[in-house]
Amino acid sequence: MLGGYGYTSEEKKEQVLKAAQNIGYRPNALARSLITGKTRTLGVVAGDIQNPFYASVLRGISNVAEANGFGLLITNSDEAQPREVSSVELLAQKQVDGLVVTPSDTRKATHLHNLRAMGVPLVLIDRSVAGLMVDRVATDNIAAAEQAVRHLIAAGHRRIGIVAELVDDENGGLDAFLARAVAGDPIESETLYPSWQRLFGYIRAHRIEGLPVDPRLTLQAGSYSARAAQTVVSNLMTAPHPPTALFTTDGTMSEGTMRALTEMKLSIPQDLSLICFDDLDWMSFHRPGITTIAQPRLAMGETAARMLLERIRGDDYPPRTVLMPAELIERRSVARL
Amino acid sequence: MLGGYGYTSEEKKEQVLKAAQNIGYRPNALARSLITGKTRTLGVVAGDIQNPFYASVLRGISNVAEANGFGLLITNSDEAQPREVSSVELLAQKQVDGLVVTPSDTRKATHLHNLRAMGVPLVLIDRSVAGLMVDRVATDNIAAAEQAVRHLIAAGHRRIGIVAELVDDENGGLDAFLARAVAGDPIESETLYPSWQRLFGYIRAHRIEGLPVDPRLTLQAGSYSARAAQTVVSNLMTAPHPPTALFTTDGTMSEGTMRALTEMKLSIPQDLSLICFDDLDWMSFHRPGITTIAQPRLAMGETAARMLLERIRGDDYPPRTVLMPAELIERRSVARL
DNA sequence: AAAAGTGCCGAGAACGTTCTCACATATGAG
DNA sequence: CTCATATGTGAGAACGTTCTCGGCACTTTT
Repeated sequence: MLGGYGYTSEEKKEQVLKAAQNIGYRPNALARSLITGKTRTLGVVAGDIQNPFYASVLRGISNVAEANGFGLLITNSDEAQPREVSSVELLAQKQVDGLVVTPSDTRKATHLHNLRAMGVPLVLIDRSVAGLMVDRVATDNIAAAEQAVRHLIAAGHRRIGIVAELVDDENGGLDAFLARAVAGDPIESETLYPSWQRLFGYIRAHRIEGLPVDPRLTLQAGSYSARAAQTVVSNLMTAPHPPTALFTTDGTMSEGTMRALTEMKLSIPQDLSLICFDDLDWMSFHRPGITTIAQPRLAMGETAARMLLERIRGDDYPPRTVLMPAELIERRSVARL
Repeated sequence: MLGGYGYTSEEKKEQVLKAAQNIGYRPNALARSLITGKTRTLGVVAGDIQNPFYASVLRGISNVAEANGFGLLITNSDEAQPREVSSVELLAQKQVDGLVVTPSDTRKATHLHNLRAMGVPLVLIDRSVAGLMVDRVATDNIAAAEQAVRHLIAAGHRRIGIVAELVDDENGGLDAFLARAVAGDPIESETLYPSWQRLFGYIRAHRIEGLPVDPRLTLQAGSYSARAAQTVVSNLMTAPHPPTALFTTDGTMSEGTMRALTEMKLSIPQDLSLICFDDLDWMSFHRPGITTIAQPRLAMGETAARMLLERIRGDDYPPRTVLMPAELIERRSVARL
């Protein structure tokens, strides 16, 4: 009765409700879910809640989840697949109604295929998985990177460094990838990791503008850490023929790059121009302001959650891919040459 | 049988387990929880996941939760009690084994008292609630603020501004609080909001060092937003007799303050010295480095979670308060006068 | 060889809901 | 006043586990 099923007169309803209130009655969502098969809970496996990117995305997801009365079960994968697998398993056992995942491996992901096979709604954020036809939302990384680099080229820069994570090398390694991309060979860009996509955009900008790409300027941090970025940038800037501009491909790389630059006392944009990826709060009040590509992180989370809720509601579109546009925010970190 | 209760020979066990694997069997945690009464899930109501402070705390909680096989149900309150109440209600209905909450009101919190009455383990982070005897972990705000301000005084500063949120005025308003604190009247400092505690530390530093506190230098942002901080700082710095140093009481205030200072093109530490509260990543690579009080955010989350797990396990200590020390990280934002 | 003990298995209750269905009661029409 | 219909009520099954307990087969003891 308390569930609202069955009919009763309004007054009685209120009476009972009040009595329930007084006695401190609280419906047991477990029992309810057990029978209905719905938990009104979304599962999220993020890379690292602490990272501003994920923090914002999560906030976006949380916004629409809470607005719809859904709870949020959150885990971290630290970009490691074993952890991701056990996270997914945990969430699945807890019978979440749907999952949003940032897959740590874009090639093999049997656990995600299994989910699909079991009919668990799933949406991917930031990355995709080859052969996994599910909804996903991501930034249009290639276009965004291309825009950033062309902006630098338009400002007169010819030697532009890129500092990217580029952690896996299923593309046959950086050199092979560069060779193929520069040659204009077709590349399956959809399933590339974001940092590779951004590198691809960098290369495409060069191709379009008729500029050669110097492999010495493509910095592979090799791990997703500010420290790694810091050392590769230091090395590059002390080597002969340093670039006149740098493009960093995500927040962590930007942070490491800034560390290196401050340590070397290089002035922006006098000694070096800079465009970053992802608009972190310090970029606006740093002196000078840092020009950057702003991803709509909150909106990404919100649309992901909305898409997931639609699937849970039972909507049966073919898998959708939402590529969100990123915005170039001009501040004062790029010098005209 | 599959649960491991009942005894069977090892070989049979393996057979069945393998069969279960093949058929894609996944235990239903709901049904299990319904009967055991334990969900192995922790509920967290944070202010805002997107805020670096909460993001780190959450990561800490998540670390120990995951290590113990617990899931994490996370909600945002946006520091508004109505939302906090419904969050707690949601989590309670989902039968979380325990809750960690950053209460948005330090006076009245019947929903939290109710939880206690129902025997739901609870630990408070960052703030306490008057009369609610539960475990809690917080930064030693008063000592930390005192240390920061005395550091400025030791460097020769005499006119030190403080920019704090100070959003509620259950203390009778800022002026009344200042009067009482300056006079050395006893103040129930435990249940003050963090920003009031930090203001209290600021005042205590002045008292100890025999300095008067000028009410014009105690900036009340009045809302928890960078913009509010920015405007009060702008006003202060354009008014006659500006301070020679500023102490900001949290990350958001620091951000707003930095915005104001950059906009006014004030140089740190030449035009103004600065000590912030909470070590945000940009503070280390900003030029010059920003001296700050670093809260052990991750560790706070971890200890909170550990305390909660102990309670869930059934440990029955009297309520504990863990006051974590904050560390003054010296960089280059304070000038010797 | 019978009694006592040990180990294993399966049956069935319980957790707190939702939901169906049969039944009791009230309402209206003929 | 009786019958048909509408309205409300209450019992009981189901969800997928955990856990207890009675019984049965098998081993050990006397």
